[in-house]
Amino acid sequence: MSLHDSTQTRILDAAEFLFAERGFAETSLRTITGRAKVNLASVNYHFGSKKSLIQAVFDRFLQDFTTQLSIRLNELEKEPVEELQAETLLSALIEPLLSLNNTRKNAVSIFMRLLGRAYAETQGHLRRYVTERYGHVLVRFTHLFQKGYPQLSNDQIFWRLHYMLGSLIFTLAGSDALRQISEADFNRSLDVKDVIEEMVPFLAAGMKA
Amino acid sequence: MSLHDSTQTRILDAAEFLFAERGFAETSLRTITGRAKVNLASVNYHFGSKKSLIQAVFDRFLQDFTTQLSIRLNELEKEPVEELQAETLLSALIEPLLSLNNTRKNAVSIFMRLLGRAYAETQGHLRRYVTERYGHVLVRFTHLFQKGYPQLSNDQIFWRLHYMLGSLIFTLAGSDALRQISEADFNRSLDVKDVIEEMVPFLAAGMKA
DNA sequence: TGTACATCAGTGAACGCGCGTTCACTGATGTAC
DNA sequence: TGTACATCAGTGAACGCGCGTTCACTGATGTAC
Repeated sequence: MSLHDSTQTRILDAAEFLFAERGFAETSLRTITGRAKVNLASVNYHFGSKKSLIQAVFDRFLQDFTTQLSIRLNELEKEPVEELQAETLLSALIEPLLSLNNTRKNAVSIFMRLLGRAYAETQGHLRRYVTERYGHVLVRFTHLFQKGYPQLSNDQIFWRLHYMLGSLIFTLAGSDALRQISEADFNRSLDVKDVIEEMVPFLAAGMKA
Repeated sequence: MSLHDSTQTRILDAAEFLFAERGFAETSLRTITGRAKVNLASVNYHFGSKKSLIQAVFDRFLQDFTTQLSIRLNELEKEPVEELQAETLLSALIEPLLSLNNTRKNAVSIFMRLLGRAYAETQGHLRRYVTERYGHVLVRFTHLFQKGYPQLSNDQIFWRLHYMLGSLIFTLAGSDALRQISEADFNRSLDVKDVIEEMVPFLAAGMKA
């Protein structure tokens, strides 16, 4: 959010931080433009409406993430069945996620909090937008699981992927608070990467169950 | 929400439904009192403020739930270690949850959606309120897990219980939509009880991993 | 049993406030001839 | 190269609207003596 960035970027940076921190309805355009140090009217000038700004915030994350994920999926789709272990497939999801932190500070944590809010969102407009626009990547991911675990039925895989998604989003969305508790109670400091890696055995065991 | 119910009950019934459906900020007192067929000012008369109404909605659920859960925990705390299997402990959590449906229609689904929203909530005021007021029951639950699985470290159990909570809340909060997809794609109709029971092997395997 | 007063449940209308959005406008840069 | 016009980024002030809350009030029920 440097003053050298363009107005659009400054708005997006301020918006994603505040939306993650407080929620969509609870964040006013005045708060966003105040933090971004731009004029109030410039949000509507550049993005058209608050709703479109929210979608633009998601698009920026999802474009980075799905691009990385697609590369991984391309590789995995060439692999023989015996390489498609749950742990391997989870890595293909987790590494693109962690790579978000290379572009912006705390991006992973902000992104997961936004996803958590998106799923809780009013009437699910945002959820529908996200699944329509980026759902095809998740379908490819599902197919790899079906290939790797043919003994599981398709609807078992469907449900288990959602259990997994729930664990990931819920844990990472609240991980700032949980990490603080963990540090206080168990004297163990963790970053986002540690938290995610800690989850892999739990998730992989569940998928295989 | 019968017209014979008291004004307070009518407000609570309308509020919990609308909060679950749309969220807290997105539900106005005018919408709630309209649905409940009571006067706008009666919310502030009976509950003091919108914020207190939200807490009252949670209290009604949590009192029912923690009462049932406490009874289960009392029994389990007398059991020998070898009875404390993950599946047994999960049942002690799930059965009190399902029993909510005996008092009000769709109570489980509404409650889980509310919990999902509470965790995404602004600055976590509500989360703090819930953990302060009902946290002791969850601490007892944690201790039983530590007793049953001494090979796991305390912080592993802490984190895994949160993964599990994430799966449960996330899946059940969105289960209406997921059930519809499941029915359309796999021709299999499920109710809340089925969805929860389907999760047990996944969660138990993860906890033991 | 009758009267005076207090408490309680509920009401209708209004309050001020913060919100997203709009609008007329400015000044800088780009393009055509 | 110079001039006229178009496009673009950004601005300051105002708009109407819906919101949570408040307030003075009513009528029914409960309590004291």
